[in-house]
Order: sequence, then structure tokens, then C-alpha cells
Amino acid sequence: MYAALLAHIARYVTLTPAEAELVADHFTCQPVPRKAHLLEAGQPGSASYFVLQGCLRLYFITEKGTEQTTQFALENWWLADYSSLLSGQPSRCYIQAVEPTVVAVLDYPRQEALLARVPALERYFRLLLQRVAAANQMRWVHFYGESLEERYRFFSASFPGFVQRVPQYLLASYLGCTPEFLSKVRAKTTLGDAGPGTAAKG
Amino acid sequence: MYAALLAHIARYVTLTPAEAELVADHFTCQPVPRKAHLLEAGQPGSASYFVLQGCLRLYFITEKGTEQTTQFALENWWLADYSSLLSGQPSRCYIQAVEPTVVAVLDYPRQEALLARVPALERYFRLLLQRVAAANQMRWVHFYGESLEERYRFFSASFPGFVQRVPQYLLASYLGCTPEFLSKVRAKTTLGDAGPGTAAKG
DNA sequence: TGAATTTCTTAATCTAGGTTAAGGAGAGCG
DNA sequence: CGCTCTCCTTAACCTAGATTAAGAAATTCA
Repeated sequence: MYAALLAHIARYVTLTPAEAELVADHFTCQPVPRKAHLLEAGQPGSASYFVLQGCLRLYFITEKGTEQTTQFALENWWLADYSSLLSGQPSRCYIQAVEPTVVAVLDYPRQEALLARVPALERYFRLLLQRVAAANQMRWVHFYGESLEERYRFFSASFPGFVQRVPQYLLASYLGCTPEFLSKVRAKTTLGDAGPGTAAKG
Repeated sequence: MYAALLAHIARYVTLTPAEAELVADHFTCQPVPRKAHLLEAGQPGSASYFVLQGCLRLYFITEKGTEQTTQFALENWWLADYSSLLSGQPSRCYIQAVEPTVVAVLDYPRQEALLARVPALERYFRLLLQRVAAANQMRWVHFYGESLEERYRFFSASFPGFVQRVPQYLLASYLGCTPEFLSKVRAKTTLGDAGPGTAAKG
């Protein structure tokens, strides 16, 4: 059931069989249909989600009323609204399934109970969160250091499979531009390889 | 010597006196003159810094050759280049003292040795990094959801002391705009409270 | 004290990317 | 087969914020 999760943990720390069983006991498995929400703004976001299959996104609604995606999570990624998780306050964000998805749910109170019993997991999450911090720092470097066009190129080169998998407008929302603009960039990019425009019609 | 650091740790976990001593043994204390660097691009960023006094910033040089600040750290904040710390690869970033500063230095190999001996610190860093993750998520919400003007207003309302403390052009660099633009925004903001412009000269 | 250096401001001009509007194309369905 | 819904594209126009350039304050230091 949680093989992928236990394998992921095993990348960072070693658990005894008894501990692994304790882990499994503290999670619940939940299928999420496409476009269904695990969290909606206004609710407290009281759990973390580990994606066993499918894809989630975290987004919020801007003042202008548009959806702004700030994170995606594919298989073997964790997703949570940490502000709400830690404060208990209602969330500003939504967590939604981009495709039919299956998640392992870890309720925050149960997480703390689990970590108290399995100290190796403190280490697992510490190492994981260090990587999250590293990824965030790199993201700011890309964000501030590159134009939207460069960010799109970099992103599609780095995660080619992912670009196929999610609709353009969600990718645009994540990169911080409009679908129209992405469309323009893609049109330009495509020209290099046998697109229209060079030869006269016919 | 490390009273502020031990007090910070005590906010999250309880250490025995022996453990506290071990902690102190694994750090070194380092004064950093204004504008001096703790890390420069090209070097591996192999340590984390806890600010005992003063102010650090983390920045990188963009393609255009301008400095882009991505993080500040005041007293009781941690700062590190996590990508470089974890990978051992040369860093893309610089860590510089904005004012005369004193830091507690935790070398990464020594950090891992320390955490192996004081498991409570695994928990301390896990809790800390959860807050870092929360802060990062909020930062994206502000970044994507608000105009530069709104971000400046929010920032100066949230950290009034800080705005006094660092030069405008560094704040601009952090907020992601030019000093010229910040200047324009401030001029507008100031008008409300007795600035020039309403009454005729004299 | 005054000269050098650093920081801040103002204003004219420019541009990346947004907005609006319209149409096209694929997928699921009766 | 055509209808509806979702997604993508193109193109004309618009705006937030950048760039450039020139001074004006404020610091620093001899």
C-alpha cells in the first residue's frame, strides 16, 4: 500500500520493520478524482500529502480573481500548506488534483505523534526539508535572474515529461505568465525545426 | 558566547546542560566586517550561519551583471546556501555582511556529527525548516499576488525597523525592482503625511 | 572644513509581458 | 454525425516597471 512512501523514506534513513509498520499505521490512503480538492481556502490545512500516483497542485486566488499555481507535486513528492499546518489558521490556498491521483495523507497531530515514537523520521523530514529549502533558493535564482522565456525553456528542458502531462495554462500559471504569452514563446521556439514561415506558400 | 543561539534552540526543544555544551563545542564564532563576504560564488558553501548580531544578505549576480538579493538574515536568523551545502558543488551565490556582524558558524560535516550526538537537534532543525518552508510559500503568494507597490507597503509595515536599517537599493534588490522605482513609490506614499506638494512654495 | 564617495531622487523614454477579443482544434458524448 | 466543453493560438493595443541620464543629499574621511 505505502511501498513507494517507505522506499522514499529508505532513501534517507533506515527503519526497523516495526517502525515501518508504525509509519503505515499513521497514514491513510486517499484517492482524489481529477479536479477534486484536498484543501480549500478558508479551511485549516491540517495534513501533509505524499503523492503515490498522479499529480497535485497548490494554488491561490489573486486579487484580480485569477488562479495562481505556486507548486506542483508528482509521484514521490510531498505537498502541504505549511503556514496553515503550523499555525492552525485557515488556509489562503487550494490543493487540487490535476489528474486522477492517489495520496498518502499524514494528519499533522498524527505526524507529531509518529515522530515522537520514530525519531529516525525527524531526521527524514529534516533532510527532506533541507532539500526543499535548496530547491526554493534555486527557484528564486531562476525567477529573478531569467526572463519568462528563459524560465520556460529551462523548465521544459528540465522536466520534459511534466510539460506533456499538465495543460499549458497551468504551466503558465506556475511560471507566472499568461497562457497567451506561453503560446507566443512556444510558437517562436518551434520555428527552428521545420515550422512554417521560411518557405513561400506552396 | 552562544547565549542567543542556545535561547533560540530552547524555543523549540529542551537540551541537557551536557548537550548545550556539545552544541557550543561544534560552533565557531566569527566577526564579519561590513561588506565582507562569508561566501563567494565559485566556492562551496559548506557552512550555515546563525546571526548573533548584525545583518547578512544572500545575493547572486544576474546575466545582466546586477546584484540580486534573495534573502536577508537579522539577529537570530539562519542563513546558508542549501544547494551548495547539500551538493558540495560551488555556489552561485554570495553571502555578505550588510553591517558589522557576528555569526555563529556551523560547518556542515560538524553539523551532521553534532546531530548524530544530539538527536533533539534533528527535531530543532526540522521544526525550523518547516517554518522556512511556510515563509517561502507565503513569499510566493505575495510575489505573485501583489504589485511591487503593494509588496513594498506590506514589507515596510511588517518590518519597519528593518527598512530603516538597510539601504534602499538593497531593499529594492530584495523586492525585485530598481531603486528608482522604490523611490517613486516612496514619494507617492509620503505625500499623505505633510510632504511637499500640496501647499505653494514658502 | 571641504573633497570624494555613496546613496537617493526625478523625469523622459522604452519594453516585456498583460489584456482583450476572436477564432480554431481536439476530445468526449448523445 | 454534430454538439459542447476544454484548451490553445493569434493579433492589436495597453501598462507596470526598466533604463538612462542627470543631479541632489548624505556620509566618510583627510
